[in-house]
Amino acid sequence: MAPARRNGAHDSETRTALLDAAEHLMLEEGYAAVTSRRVAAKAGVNAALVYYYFGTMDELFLAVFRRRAEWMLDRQAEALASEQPLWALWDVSHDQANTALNLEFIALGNHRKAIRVAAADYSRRFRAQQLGALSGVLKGYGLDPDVWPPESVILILSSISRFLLMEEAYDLDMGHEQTVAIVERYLRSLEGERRPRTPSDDVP
Amino acid sequence: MAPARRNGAHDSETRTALLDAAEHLMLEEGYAAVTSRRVAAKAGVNAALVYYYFGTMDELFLAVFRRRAEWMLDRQAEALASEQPLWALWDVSHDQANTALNLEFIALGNHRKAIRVAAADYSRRFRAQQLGALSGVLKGYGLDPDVWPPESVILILSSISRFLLMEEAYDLDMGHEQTVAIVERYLRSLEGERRPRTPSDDVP
DNA sequence: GTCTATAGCTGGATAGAC
DNA sequence: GTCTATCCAGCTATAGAC
Repeated sequence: MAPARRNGAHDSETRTALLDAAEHLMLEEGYAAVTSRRVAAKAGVNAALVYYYFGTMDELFLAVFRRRAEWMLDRQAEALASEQPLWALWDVSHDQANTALNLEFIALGNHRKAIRVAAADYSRRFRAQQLGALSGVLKGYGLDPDVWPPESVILILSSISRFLLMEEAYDLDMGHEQTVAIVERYLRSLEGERRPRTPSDDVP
Repeated sequence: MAPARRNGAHDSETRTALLDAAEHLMLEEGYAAVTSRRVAAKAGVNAALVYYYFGTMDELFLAVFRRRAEWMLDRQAEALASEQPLWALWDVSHDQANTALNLEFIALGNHRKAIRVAAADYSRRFRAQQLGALSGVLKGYGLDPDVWPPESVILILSSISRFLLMEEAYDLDMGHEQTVAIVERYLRSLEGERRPRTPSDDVP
């Protein structure tokens, strides 16, 4: 009996190899380089297997996105549960690969509706998780929510972090050192000196 | 005598129509939709003309980028020369179309070296222009450069602005209102109440 | 599950008529 | 300058052998 499309055990080795290959290609050469042939070649298998496992290229992109998104949510949850959640959030959001992939997906979402919907949904969950963990904490630090709403503190931290990373990808660093110093001075004023934390594993 | 490639008067109507078509396509459907055939169809001319005017698709992308970049530099220079340069910078950087195009070019630059180089170069000029116009102004406002270096003020304003716009494209607005309020409170504290300014024209 | 083969399409780029 | 015609490469997706 022929297996329905989009089958092949969710944890098959080949399936994982295809996802890894697609993610690497996307990061190194942009989403336009992610074709069934190139993904398959990089994974060391036949191109027809892409369609056996994912049905369409759209579904492949979605699977790559979801896997990475779930991993980032887990990693962020772990960070937010630490003793210094603000420092941990700042550290975890300062990840070049994730930021670059995120940009690719945003650009990809510009003309693939399924991706755009998934990215919007995930951004909401991501932000909600931060807010849920931090709004109490920030109040505990003595921040007046009418002057510094937790939503804004989180948003400003995130935007600075992402902007710095985007510029670094272009070897642009004007004002970076000083800005990092300002952010970290602020974090110290709320959460004290940064203490070492066990970094979580990277994706294989 | 056959004209050398990459010719055709720099201000030819057809050339401009091709640039406009390419820019619109890029904005509406992403860079992958920018093919010689589709650009030409949108401009109402034959696809071979793309190669007559630009030689390669790479050169077309570069021409679109440069035209938009020069326009943005001019527009920013005008804003920075106003009586309230910080307010003007904040307003001018809050332009959805430019931000979306910028993201497309960043993603495109991920796998087209010529674009990456041009984008990096342009970012530097853009930032240098801001810094040149504002470092004196900020000192005049009484900001201590050791606590708030102009580079950082500019960088933080820019990153917040861009992040908000990226999220708005996804109908995400958690904390936006509050963050805009914080920024504008800050701008008011330095530059007083925002006064109306003549907005510059949009590109045709 | 994995492969070969192939249909059907779209793309970049060029030659050459007008 | 603008067009038609064309080459060739690479793409998605499917059928069917093993």
